[in-house]
Amino acid sequence: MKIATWNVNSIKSRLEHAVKWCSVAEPDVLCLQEIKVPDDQFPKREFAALGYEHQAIFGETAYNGVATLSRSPIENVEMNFADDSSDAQRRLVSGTIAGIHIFNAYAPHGTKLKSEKYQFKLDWLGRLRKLFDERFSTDDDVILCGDLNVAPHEMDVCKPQAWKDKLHFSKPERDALMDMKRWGFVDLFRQHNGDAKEFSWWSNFHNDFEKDRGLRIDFIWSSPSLAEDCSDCWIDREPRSWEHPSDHAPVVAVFD
DNA sequence: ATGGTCGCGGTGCGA
Repeated sequence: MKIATWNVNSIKSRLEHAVKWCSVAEPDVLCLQEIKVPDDQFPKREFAALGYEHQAIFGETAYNGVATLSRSPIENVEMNFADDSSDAQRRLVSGTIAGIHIFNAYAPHGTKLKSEKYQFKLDWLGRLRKLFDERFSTDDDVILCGDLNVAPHEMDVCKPQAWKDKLHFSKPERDALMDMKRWGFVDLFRQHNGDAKEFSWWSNFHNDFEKDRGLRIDFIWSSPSLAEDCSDCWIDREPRSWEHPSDHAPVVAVFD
């Protein structure tokens, strides 16, 4: 099984890129974030035509939104947290594909350190950790992927000194992210790429991609036994170089 | 320290 995660920054603006990329990369499961459309405006037919007949779409107008697209059936689909209200920002969709519990997450951005939205981000990451504690054992086959909006380590940041205490790399954010990882997740990119300094996001400002000034904030994490079956994981920078790209690149993992 | 670019929707807000 090949799984990919990609923050597309509006599926309407990125449909051409998504179709082009999927046709070549051919993931079996595609987890999208920031689709920025309500469910009825998601391009369902276009993805079905590519073989993704099973779709768990959880979108809203203009902001946020996630979608998991799959070649094989998605069972037990759930949206957001159980205690979220129906008008909560749509950031999480999960489901079981081939017996694997796959969580597709778009963590809050946080806007500004110590703001209300920053605290919301920290709380959201804490709630996600709690969900795994309550619902799963590390013997289960679990994947958490998506845009978690935090770079965990110095090697995940272009200029760690410059990013110190900045949004996406502040200590409380990193603590929240690492606390979630300590549930038992394996960072599959790290499993296969050592200390490689590769990024998954580059700001639209000042040609950051051309200068490779980015962060690694998009991940595919899995439970330990599943990680043993993962033969490779990489970041595909190519679509980030296309015209009018998303600010994020897709991350891909392959399981035997 | 500042300011820079997108996407959405039709104005500023969010990232």
